[in-house]
Amino acid sequence: MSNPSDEIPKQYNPNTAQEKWTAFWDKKNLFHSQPNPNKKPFCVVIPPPNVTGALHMGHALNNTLQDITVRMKRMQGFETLWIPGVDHAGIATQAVVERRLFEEEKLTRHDIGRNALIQRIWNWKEQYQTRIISQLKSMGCSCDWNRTRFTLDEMCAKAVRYFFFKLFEQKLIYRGKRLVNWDTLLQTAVSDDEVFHETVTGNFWYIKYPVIEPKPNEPEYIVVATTRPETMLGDTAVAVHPDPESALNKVINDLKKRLDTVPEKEKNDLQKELNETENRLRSSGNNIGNNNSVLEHLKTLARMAAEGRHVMLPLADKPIPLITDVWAKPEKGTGCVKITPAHDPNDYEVGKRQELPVINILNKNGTLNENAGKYAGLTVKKAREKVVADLEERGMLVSVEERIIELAHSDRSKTPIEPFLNDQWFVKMDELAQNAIDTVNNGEVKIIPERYKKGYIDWLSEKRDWPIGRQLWWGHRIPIWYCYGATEKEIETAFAGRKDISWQWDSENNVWWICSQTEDLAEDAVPGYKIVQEDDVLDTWFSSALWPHSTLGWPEQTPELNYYYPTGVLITNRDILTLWVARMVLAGKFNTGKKPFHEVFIHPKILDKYGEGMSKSKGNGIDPISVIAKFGADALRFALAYLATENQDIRLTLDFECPYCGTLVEQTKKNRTQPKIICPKCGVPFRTQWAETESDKMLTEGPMIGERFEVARNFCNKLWNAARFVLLSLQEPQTELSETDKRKIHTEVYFLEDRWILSRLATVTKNVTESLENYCYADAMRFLYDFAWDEFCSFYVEMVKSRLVDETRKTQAQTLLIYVLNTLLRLLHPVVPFVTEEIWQRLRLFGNELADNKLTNNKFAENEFTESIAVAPWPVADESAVDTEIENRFRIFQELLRAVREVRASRNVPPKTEITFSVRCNTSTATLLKPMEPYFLSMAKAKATGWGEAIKASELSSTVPLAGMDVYVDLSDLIDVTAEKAKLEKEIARLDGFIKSKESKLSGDFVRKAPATVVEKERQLLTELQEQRQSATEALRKLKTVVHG
RNA sequence: GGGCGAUUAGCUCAGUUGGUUAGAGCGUUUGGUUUACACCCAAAAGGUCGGCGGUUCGAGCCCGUCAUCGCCCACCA
Repeated sequence: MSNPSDEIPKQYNPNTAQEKWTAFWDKKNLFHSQPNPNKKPFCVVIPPPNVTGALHMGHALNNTLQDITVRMKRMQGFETLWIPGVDHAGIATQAVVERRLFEEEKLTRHDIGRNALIQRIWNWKEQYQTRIISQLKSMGCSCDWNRTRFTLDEMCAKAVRYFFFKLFEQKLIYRGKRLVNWDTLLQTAVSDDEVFHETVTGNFWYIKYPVIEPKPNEPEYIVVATTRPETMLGDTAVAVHPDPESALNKVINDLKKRLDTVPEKEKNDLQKELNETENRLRSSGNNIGNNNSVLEHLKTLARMAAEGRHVMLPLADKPIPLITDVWAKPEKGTGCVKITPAHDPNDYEVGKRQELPVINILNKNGTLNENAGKYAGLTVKKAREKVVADLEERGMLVSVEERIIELAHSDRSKTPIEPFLNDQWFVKMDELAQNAIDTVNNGEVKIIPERYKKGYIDWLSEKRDWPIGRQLWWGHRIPIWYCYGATEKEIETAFAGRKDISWQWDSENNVWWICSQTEDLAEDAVPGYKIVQEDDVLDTWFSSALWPHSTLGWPEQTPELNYYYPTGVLITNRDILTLWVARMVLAGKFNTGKKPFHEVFIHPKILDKYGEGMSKSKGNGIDPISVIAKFGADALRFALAYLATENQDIRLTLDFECPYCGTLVEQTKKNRTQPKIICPKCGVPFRTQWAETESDKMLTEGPMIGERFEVARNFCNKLWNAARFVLLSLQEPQTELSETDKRKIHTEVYFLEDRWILSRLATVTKNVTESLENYCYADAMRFLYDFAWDEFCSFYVEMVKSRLVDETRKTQAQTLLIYVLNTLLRLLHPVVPFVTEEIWQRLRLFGNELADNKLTNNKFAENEFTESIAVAPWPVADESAVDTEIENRFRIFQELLRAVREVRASRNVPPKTEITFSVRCNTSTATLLKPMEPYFLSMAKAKATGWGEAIKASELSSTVPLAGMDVYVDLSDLIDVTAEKAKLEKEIARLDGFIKSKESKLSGDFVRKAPATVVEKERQLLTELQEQRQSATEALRKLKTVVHG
């Protein structure tokens, strides 16, 4: 056998391990799964990342957690399938590609046309899908890569068509004119969920609308206020509340009521609001144009409206009706409101109620159209300026106020949203939503943590119809064909016997909608008519809603669908709980009749050092690859899992490291998007993940460094070295044991440390399994970290060292080392797959040999070393090994060891100097500790000279009083009496405080009311404390004798 | 306006059903190349658990309230 000590480097090298084992797993096809009737299925579908760009740390967390669960389930014997894939992310991807097209070539999509643009998006998609998949592989994700899906591929497209067709047939799809959020840059509607609000400073313009032919005592004009004056060109009415008096009184009463219950600090504002509202009953207002009270004024207007009077719309110079509608709030603004049905959602509702004309003044590109008269062709911004100027010139502008407004922006293009009237396809949500609500309410789908349930239910409860059309080119085209002019008979004849064709009459537009389930219809599909397909594509979520079943082959009843569906758990982050998760539940139920998954686990969000979420647009998203490059994939995974606690978002501080001189370059808001950074110390530029140009790409990349990853990297290295130790110790020439010895080992009472480590291992196995099964990843990591480092390495391995040089005790030590390490590796494998595989493969050789040759009867020698740790059985806790008594005893040993070490450290005893100590304790403790003497020698270079009740301190010793025992460390000439005294006095003071609090506790109601066991525990503690105090006092007295005697 | 979460050591965070005078890592200080590991070992210092009040024999934990921060949803002529 070769000597492998040279072959095992002192530092774990993640790069070679990653490369080697990724290829190995791939070659062995370990992550490929297919239905297996002999095993239980466990399936996870990846939340498909958008192909808009590369993955960042948020994805790294998401996929790490998935992989941990998936790998554990696989080891637990489930037939485990993790389906990877990416999302076409319609609007987002098209936006990115269009933006780039414009930036680089100054071209718009209309310049290059539909086909060319789509071709470019496909190229983009190919590039990023490749990048994303390679990122996932680098992270060690154990997906079944043969089953990689794309939301726009044939399999998904088929599912989309079937879903749409099914909805259409059941009359759950309709088309109607709706006010949509219009993105003027991308020229598409976006859903409410794709809109964010940003605070901007705007203005509030007060505008006069002259009353036509005012009668005596009637105002000559009405003042309305608006933040968007240009929309007045589309005004079709001015509204006032039908009964301003009672409306106003109601508001006042409500305010008064609230004033009584509201917290003190809010009272001021509320009182102010109340005063202002009450003023409307009395004094004359500022902007209403006469001296009546606001209320009188509004009452007059309401009466005028009832008479059917009109006002003149300035600039457009046309009369519009004065109407009454409850939407006009008498307590707000001037009490009158202009109605622009085509450009304001509320006004649109008013318009429908009052049957007002709807005048659209906008073009799709955000300029004004011919309805805006002379303002046609101007952008909204320009038009606004001109409208205001013209109003002022004509004396129609009363006043302007500055005002902070929350302006809606498109999440995709970051430009302001214009409410825009457009034809739109919708899905009726009523029943679908209710079904999805019930599924969660009745516990069929469990949301973890539970607090997220509320958001899910609330959102669905609104049952707002789902606008599914997008005026884009990238996506699933809506499978509807329009047919004008044909009779139903003609259509029926054209599609006779076709179950995959369905049609409906659109009475609003006098057109037939023909929906086709599978094939695209030809222009002449209805003889004598030319049919045209709808241009719009479907909302991205329409296809991702099907993800769990479409990826398994639905609508076909594939073996996969029957076997793996419903999937096990969906692991995702909270922002898409409604957009995606809710829709998956409703679509899954609708299509398959079954829920898509049993559980949903929502994990925390990754924030940057400023506490901001990572996003592509902010540029603070960090590529996990740049962390892997520096610390390795295992470190990345371990760190992320360690931070994945239940309710705290994860703040990650990451900085650049100069690849040349190692200088830390702090990441700032400024430099975080730069393609290259010049090292402030050595002056050499290095590239970042944002490098685009060829020259930047030529530079060496500066890795991202962060404390959490360093800790995790160190942990991996610690594990590596523990394994290195075990491997090297297995190299020691081994003596054949006699049959007697083998039997002896088998039946021998294990050493205390053996029984201790086995007890701890059993507990840790149980804890880790439970934690992971409940998605408490951080807990599991803590259990593993603490056990591996503090218990296995710092104690067990250290203690075993002295046994390894003793032929008669060696084999058992080796056996247990390999057993514990084997188990630990398997527990760690889901989170750090590479380093555990690397060790596993090295250990395998010896493990099997040890089992074969030495200890075939010993259960701890029965380590199974499968061909890969990825398919090794998940450890099962040996409950019989849990021994609290042993653990308590071991704790005494640890305490004692620490006491001796502390004395050494505080007295600056040179490391090579051997010291002696003795311990006063009862007989059973003495019996327990006596065999541990070698460990004190090896671990604290301290020789025990005596144990038992009769032990007394020597004059020149340092006394450490512990619970139930006193440690006397002999110091002779090293003793510093003054320091020793000070130490004891401090200890006595501490004990005094402690004792005092216990005494007062035990003299109060505590004894009477607290449970007996708790009281007993406190009593015992008090006794111990008093004993310790006694010992300390005694030691102090003795010291004084030394000095004075 | 509605909802959710957070506030614990210099920093980043744990802390189970309420039960010893609250833990870890990093950083700091001291001492160390003890044949796995300096990405290491041994040890130390460091906290009135955001403030106030309450419930309780007992509160970091439960209740109320105030303060600060973050996130989500909704709305504002």
